Parts: sequence; C-alpha cells; structure tokens
Amino acid sequence: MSVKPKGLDRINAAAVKVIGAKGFAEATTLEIAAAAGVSEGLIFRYYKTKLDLGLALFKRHYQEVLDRLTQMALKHEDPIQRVRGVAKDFYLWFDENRDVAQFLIRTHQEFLDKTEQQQGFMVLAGLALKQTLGEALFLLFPSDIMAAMLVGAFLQVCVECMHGQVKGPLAPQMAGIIDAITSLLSRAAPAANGKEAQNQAQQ
Amino acid sequence: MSVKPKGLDRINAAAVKVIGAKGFAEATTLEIAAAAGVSEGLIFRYYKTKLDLGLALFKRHYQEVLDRLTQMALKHEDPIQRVRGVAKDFYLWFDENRDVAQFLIRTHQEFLDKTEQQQGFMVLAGLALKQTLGEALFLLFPSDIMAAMLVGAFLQVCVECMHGQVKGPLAPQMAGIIDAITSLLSRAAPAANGKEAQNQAQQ
Amino acid sequence: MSVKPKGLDRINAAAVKVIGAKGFAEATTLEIAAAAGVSEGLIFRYYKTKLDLGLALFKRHYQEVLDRLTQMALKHEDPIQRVRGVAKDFYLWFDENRDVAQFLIRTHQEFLDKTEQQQGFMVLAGLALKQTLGEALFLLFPSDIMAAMLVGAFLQVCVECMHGQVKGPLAPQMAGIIDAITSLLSRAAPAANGKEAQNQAQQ
Amino acid sequence: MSVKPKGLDRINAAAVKVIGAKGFAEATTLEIAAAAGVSEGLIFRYYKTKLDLGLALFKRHYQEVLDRLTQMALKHEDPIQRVRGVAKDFYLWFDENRDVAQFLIRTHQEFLDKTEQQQGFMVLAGLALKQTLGEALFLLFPSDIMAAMLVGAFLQVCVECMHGQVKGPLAPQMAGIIDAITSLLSRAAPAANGKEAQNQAQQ
DNA sequence: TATGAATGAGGGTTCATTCAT
DNA sequence: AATGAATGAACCCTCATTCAT
Repeated sequence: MSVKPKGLDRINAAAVKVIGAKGFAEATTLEIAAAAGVSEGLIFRYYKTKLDLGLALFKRHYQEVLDRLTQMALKHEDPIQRVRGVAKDFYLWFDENRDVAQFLIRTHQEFLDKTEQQQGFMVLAGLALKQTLGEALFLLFPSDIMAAMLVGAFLQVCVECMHGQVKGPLAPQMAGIIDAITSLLSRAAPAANGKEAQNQAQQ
Repeated sequence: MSVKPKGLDRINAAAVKVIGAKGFAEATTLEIAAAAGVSEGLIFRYYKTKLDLGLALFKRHYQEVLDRLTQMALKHEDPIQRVRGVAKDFYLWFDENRDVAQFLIRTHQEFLDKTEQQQGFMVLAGLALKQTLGEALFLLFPSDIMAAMLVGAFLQVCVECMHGQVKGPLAPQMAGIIDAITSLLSRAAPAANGKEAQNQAQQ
Repeated sequence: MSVKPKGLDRINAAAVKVIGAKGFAEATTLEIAAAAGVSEGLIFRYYKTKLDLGLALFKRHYQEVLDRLTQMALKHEDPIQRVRGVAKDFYLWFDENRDVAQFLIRTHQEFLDKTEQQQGFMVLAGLALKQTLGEALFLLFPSDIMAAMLVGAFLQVCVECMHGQVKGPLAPQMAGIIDAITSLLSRAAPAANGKEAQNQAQQ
Repeated sequence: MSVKPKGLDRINAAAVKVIGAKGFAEATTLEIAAAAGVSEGLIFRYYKTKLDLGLALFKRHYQEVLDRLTQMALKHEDPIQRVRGVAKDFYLWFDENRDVAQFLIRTHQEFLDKTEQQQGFMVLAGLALKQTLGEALFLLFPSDIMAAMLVGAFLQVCVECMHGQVKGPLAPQMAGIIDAITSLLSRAAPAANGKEAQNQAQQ
C-alpha cells in the first residue's frame, strides 16, 4: 500500500477550497499552491494540467456524495421515507462539507459535460420521483423536467446559502420543510394519479 | 425588410451569444468581435472594458425581462392567476429569446453582485409566494428559503434545457405543469378556493 | 492669398495646449480633436501623421521665439545690455505665451533631434556669451559647456514654474536677478580675462 | 570573477538602460526583456506593473545619488568647499554611472511627482545656496528661483552630454569651471575670504 | 519530493490612421 | 471641409506549464 504524500493532500484540500470560492477559471494555480503552502510547480507533479486537477477532484467528490446519498436511500423501504431521508441527509452533508459542497455546486455544470459520469444527480432525482409518485405521473409530465425542478428547488437553497442570501446551517431549517413536503406528497401521490385521468381527457 | 444592423448592435448580439454560450470569463473579446464580424478594437469604442460590456448587457436585459414579467403580473388580480400567468410567460420569453435567456442565466450569479439591481428575481419570487400562499406560511418556513426553492425549480428547467438534457420549446411542456401546480396551490391556500379550480377547468 | 480654414487653427491651438500639458507621447489625437472641437479624422486632413503635427508646430513656434529674441538682440549695441534685454524679453514672452512656451520646453529635447534646426538656443547662447565675456574666456572653458550652463540656468526656472514649484509671472521676479547678473558680468568680464592668464600658466 | 547576474538584476540593468535611452513611455517591456535576455513575462514576476518597475528603479537610484552627495557634503566644513566638493563629485558620479544618470535625468520630472521623495535636488540646492551665500541673498531674490537656476546650470551640461552636444567625460572639463565659480563665490560672499583663494591656488 | 525562476501563448486594451459617407 | 465608425498593430499584463536545481 502506497504512502500518500502529504503534499498532495494539501494541494487537493486547497484546490477544493479556492476553486469552490472563486470558480475554476478564476482560481489560479499560484493561489492554490499558496493556500496549500507548497510551490506552484508541485501541483504539476501530481496533475498533468490544471483541468486534470479540477476534474479529478470533481469526479472523486461527486462520486462520494452520490455514494453517500445512495447509501442513505437504501436505509428506507418506503419511497417517501427514502426521499425524506435522502433530502435531510443531503443538507447534513452540505453543512458538514461546505468546502466540498461549494466546489461541486460551482463546478458541476461545466465539469459534468467533460466527464463520463452519468449525470448522476438528475438520474437519481428522476428515479426517486418515479418511486415516490409512481410511474403514472410521467405519462402526464416529462420526467426530465420534473427531475430538473426537484433538483433545482433543493440545490438553489444551497446556492443562495453560498452567496450569503440564506444564512446559517441548512439542515435544521430544511428539516421542517422536507417534512412538510413529504407529508404533502403522501397525500398528493394518490391524488395525482386521480387527477391524471382528468387531465389526460382534457388534452 | 430588415436594416442590416451595424457596429454596436452586432457587437451586442454577438456578446450575448458568445458569453451566453461559454460564460463571461471563457468568452474572449476576439471571439466576440469575430462573431460580430468586426475588429476587436471596435468593442472598446463602445465599452471601456470587457466587464463594462458584460455588465451593460446584463443590466439592460435583466431589466427588460423583469419589466416584462411585472407587466404580465399586473394583468391578473388574483394572486394565483398572477403566478400562473407570469410563470407561463416566463417560459414563453425563454423560448423566444434563447440567446438572451442563456446569457442572463449563465451570468446572473456573478453579475448581480456587481449591480445596484435589487436582486429582483428572489425578491419577486418571495413577493409572489406571500401573495399566493399568504403571510401565514412564513411563520412556519423562512421566506428566503421558500423563494430560493421556487426560483430554483423553475430556473433549473431552463438550465437543463440549455445543456441539452431537456429538449425543445419549454412553454408547451411547462404549461401543464404550471396548471397542475397552481391548481394544487388553490387547494393548499385557504384564501383561494373552488372558483380557481373552475376557472382552470374552463380553459 | 489662401483663406486659412478655421478647423486648422483650432487644431493647432489645441495641439499646442494638450501636448504642452501632457507631453507628446501622452497626448492622444482624440484628446486634441476634442479640445479643438473637431473630429479626430480632421487632424489627418491637415497632417499626415501625429508626429508631423507635433514637428510642424514645433518648428513654427521655435522659429518664432528665435526670431523674436534675435530681433530684441538687435536693439542693443552693447553686448551686456543685449544679454540683459534678451533675457528679460524671454521671460516676458514666457509669461505671455504660456501654452506655446510649455509646449516648446516640453518637446524641444525630443524634437530638436528630428529637425534640421541648427540647435538654435545653444548656438545663440554661445554667441551671446562670446560677445559678452569675450572670446578669451573660451580658451579657458569649453564654449559648449558654458552655453549649456547658461541655457540651463534660465530654462530651469521656466520648468519649475511649469511644474508649480515656482509661482506666478516670471518676468517681474527675474528682472532683478537679470540686472544683478549683468551688473556682475560688467565687473567680471575684465576680471575673467585677467584670471585667464594665470590659469593658463598653471596648466 | 564576476558572477553572471540573473533574472532580476539583468532586468533592472536593462530597464535603466532602455528607459534612460528612450524615456519611460517609449520604452516597451518587450524591449527591456530583450535587452535583459529574458522573457517579457518575467518582468511581471518581479514588478506588478511597468510603472512599478520604473518607480522602484527611480526611487532606489535617486536615493543612492542623494546619499552619495550628502556623504560628500559632510566631508567639508566650509560651505564653499562643500559646494565645490559636491559639484565635482556629481560629475564624477555622472561619468561613472552614465546609464543610471541618464535614467534619472530623463525620468525625474515625471517620477518625482509620483513619489514621496522630498524633491531632494531642489531642496538640497536651496540649502547649499543659503549656506554658501548667506541668508541675506534671499531677502533680495526668491530662493526657489535661485535654486532652480543653480540646478539648471549644472544639470543642463549633463543633458547636452546625453544628447551628444557635449563630448567626453564631464568631470575633468567641469573641474576648472567649478573652481572658477567657487573662487568667484569666495569674493562675492562676505563670509568667505582670501584663504579660499589661497587654497585653490595651491592645488 | 520539492522549489521557484523562467517561459510563451494568449488575453484585454489603446490609439494612430483610414475611409465611406 | 468634415465626420466618426472601423481597423489593426502593438502594448501591457496574466497564468498555466516547464525545467534546472
């Protein structure tokens, strides 16, 4: 088993912090090196290019959070409880890993295109929606759009928090909202299926 | 017969398109000039700085869309109808002004801070929520978070559309969803009632 | 006789003022045009290049002041009186033509090299020295150095005035000094001739 | 055996030479880099700005020469001897440091304003005049004008030398002139007297 | 492994000069 | 005679990347 060099860890942590704070393009390698307390050249011993660095970190942490949320999803049998658990855990993760979260949220739009990653977030959200509300809903509304709205609603709270428009730890504030939504879903799920027939008739 | 637009107009159009496609930092003035079919130097006759160009374009178009949505909001007395009208018009605008929409959505996070603009979107969303669901809701849940979720849900659809995850014109696809949501709101909001449902059914 | 176009005059005056204030390199054609109240392009109807403009103006005004001082020199028979008259008139000219004076003083180092002008100032000063103190002096001291010192002493006062280190109209302040110097010269001239013999002996 | 100077040193030397030869505005960073035998970008590792480079070099060398002349002044008790020593040393310095001298003389007018430097030359000259000729003189003539004339007389010789109007090393040529002037001063100043003349004659 | 001096391609910006009107 | 939009060369400056040590 290889001994992980100390320099690399510091570079990675610094890169996540700096890129998360300023965006990938605005973050300079000099700045990252300074934040890591190493020389600029050392970065290129571990990564061939700056993009390599960004991409590697993105893949790793994106996979991490995906794994964590998947793990959490497996703890609940009931689809609605599953959504509730995952959503709450997501904000717990956000509060505990602000640096990584900020990094991922700031970069995922530009990095997702450059990765083989299967657009995990959206797919996951679509899956959750299907399981929660039933397949039937998607005969009515396009699943990709529904997934986008779901993801957007939860993500935007983080974005506003990153920009200081929303304060403090999110998990406690979101807990009540998530409870309310899931309880709404419990009642809406059968209703949606009922309404579906009506709406389809109207079209 | 359209008059061939010259100089400034072509620069503005090209800047909106290029910056919208690649982001502000990644868009180069040379690229913008090439897209406009003019020399690079000409840009700086009209704008002191690249940032000036971006900011000026942002302010103008951001104000335009805000005005348009405000205008649309005034057409409806009933808060829920207002939300419905504005939401639908928003996607109409998005479909008709893809370039501008893409530009605004890509840049608003970084440019809003550099403007005196009153963070219009979030404030507007918060206001709409208050009027629609009643003040009472905000004793339960923080208004800024609710506004963020609302904005995020509607905006993310555009974002996914920009990235090709969601296809085609959005207005037709969103119409049904917006109707469903507003009808859901009618039942959720105690202030609004059956006649809303009637109205929707009549359309 | 050709009618002098009004545009040209305004350009010339503006150029003298702007170049005199900021130096040739720092003055832009746009600025000159703006100060003249004409379009930038018009400058190039009258002058092929910016350097042309500067050089033409320099030659004209340099010749003017040289002529004026020469004229003044002719009014006095006695060499010492001649120096006194010319020196006093020089500062009168400076006070009355601040713009032109500033222009000439700021540009003469760089423009003199680019002209066929016979380095008029230095030659004139050398001539004046010879006439005033006698040829004999130059067996002792190199005439070009003496001329440089003389010119430098009188010019530097103008320079400091231009930079605000010396205040107000110069002519009144210099009158007394010039009188003192010429009266000193009257007494020194024979003395210098006397000392010359001694010094030559020592070498 | 001289150690081959690297990086910063070569840039500094090249900048002094190029700026001294062409003036600050006309000297380009590319030219300076070429003269130093380094890449253009390296300049900006050591100086944030071209102006920074010019100003830093100016401050350093201006202080150096001021210190040197002050040092020299302290070696003489008698004011007139002091002036004589400083003046002669000034031209010695000029001959030995042509590059730096040319740089300082060409730039001091524009750089002195941008520095906290206390306008050293003029103040020094004023001080020297007071000590040499006595305060009484300044009841007659404004001290700033007298200082300007003194500085101008000595500086202009350098300027003409820089422009090739005056040839060769200046120190030997100026020695006699400085002696003559100081001996003239001895007779003009009531405080100083015959023993000065004696001292000079003995040399 | 680690440094940091050095590079060079490319970006934003300025400005004298041209040209259609 | 006069305009001012348009050009393009050249400038200052940034920064990812390389390399000798």
